[in-house]
Amino acid sequence: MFEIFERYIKQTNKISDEDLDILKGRCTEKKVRKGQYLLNEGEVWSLFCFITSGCFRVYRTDKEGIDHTFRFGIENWWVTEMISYNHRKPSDYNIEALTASTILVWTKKDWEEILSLSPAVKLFNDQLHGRAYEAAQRRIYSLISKSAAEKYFEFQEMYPKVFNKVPLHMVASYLGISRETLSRIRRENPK
Amino acid sequence: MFEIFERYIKQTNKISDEDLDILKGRCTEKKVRKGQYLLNEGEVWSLFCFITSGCFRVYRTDKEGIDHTFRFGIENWWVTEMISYNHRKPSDYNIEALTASTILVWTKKDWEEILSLSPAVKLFNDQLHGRAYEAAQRRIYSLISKSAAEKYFEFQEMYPKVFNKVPLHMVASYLGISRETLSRIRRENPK
DNA sequence: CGATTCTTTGAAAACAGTCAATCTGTGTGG
DNA sequence: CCACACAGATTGACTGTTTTCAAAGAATCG
Repeated sequence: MFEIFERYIKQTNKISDEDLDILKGRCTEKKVRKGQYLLNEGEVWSLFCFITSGCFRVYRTDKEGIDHTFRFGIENWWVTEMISYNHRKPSDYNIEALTASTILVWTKKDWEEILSLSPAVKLFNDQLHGRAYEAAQRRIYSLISKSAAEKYFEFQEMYPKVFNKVPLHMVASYLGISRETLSRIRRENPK
Repeated sequence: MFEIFERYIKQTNKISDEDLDILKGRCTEKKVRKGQYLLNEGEVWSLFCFITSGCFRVYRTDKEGIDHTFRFGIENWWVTEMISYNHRKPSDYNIEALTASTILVWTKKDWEEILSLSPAVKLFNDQLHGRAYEAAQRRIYSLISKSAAEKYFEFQEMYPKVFNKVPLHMVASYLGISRETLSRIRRENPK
């Protein structure tokens, strides 16, 4: 499975064979069954996980018991919860495998060690976080400026692979609308 | 004005006198009048700006001509637009001074040089971006899970200083609700 | 003071959420 | 293979929230 990661990282960054060895030497491969949780609310998240296959969702449950999807993850994405990771405090979020999946896992300790050993990986890591912030910025703009229907079509277009993998009621919760509203948007815009 | 920045950065990070000299030597102080723009839509943003006094807003105008406030900035905050900054491409955003303000300005070139010269500043910079991402994560959660009234009270409590400085219709546009709705929330919850 | 910006208000319309029920497809166990 | 359970998706009727539009009050600034 490491080859998938190798191909992924080489798409955007120059990484030496030594650096790849460092990365490979400290990660473990993990198979996750459908419905299994990588993180449960209340636990501290201290991993760096790269998805080589499958699908995850990061969500939070409010006081009324309603789920709100913070993000999805599919192959060639990372799945993390950075608030808990950064502050070593119990997370408000859950991370659930929506399908059987395989991931590469680095512990926080190992990952930080790698960052201190390899400037190239450190650069990659910085760019990764930069892109994550940019995605958050774009999503915030959509959430404050667009209607339910506009958000739906944007999501479908921006993340077609995710869209085709996850149940619609989770898309609704990602967009901040009810599943019924999403269903009606679909009815009024067939195909 | 540099003393304000010095006090700010020393609150959270150990910074040597040499590093402070590097920072000081490459920044310029700038006074901005009320209503003046640091960035206009279509321009490339290539600065790193620390606010020593005053108040800014970063917003975007949609096709219907409606403003959407991406964020505010007051003293001891940074004001940036990272998508344009990272990719050196024309920004979709505007940055406007809501009051007369003073800022410390580093060019992107200088800032990157500083980061390469000083590991301590690099660490500070990484932490800064980490906190920005965390704030974005929290905001996304509010936007997808909370009602207009809940978002309003949360904003008031979380950013009281900002709340007391900016017009209500900009708060509304930050929260993704209309100014009339915000006005009614206030009427129904006096004091 | 006059102009401008900001805030509030009322009435109507549009939009989205809730509740309860039904429909659909999938997979499991007998 | 069928019956059943279950999760997901849809529907209708209703309710509630939010927006829109138009207008009028406040507040602020030169």
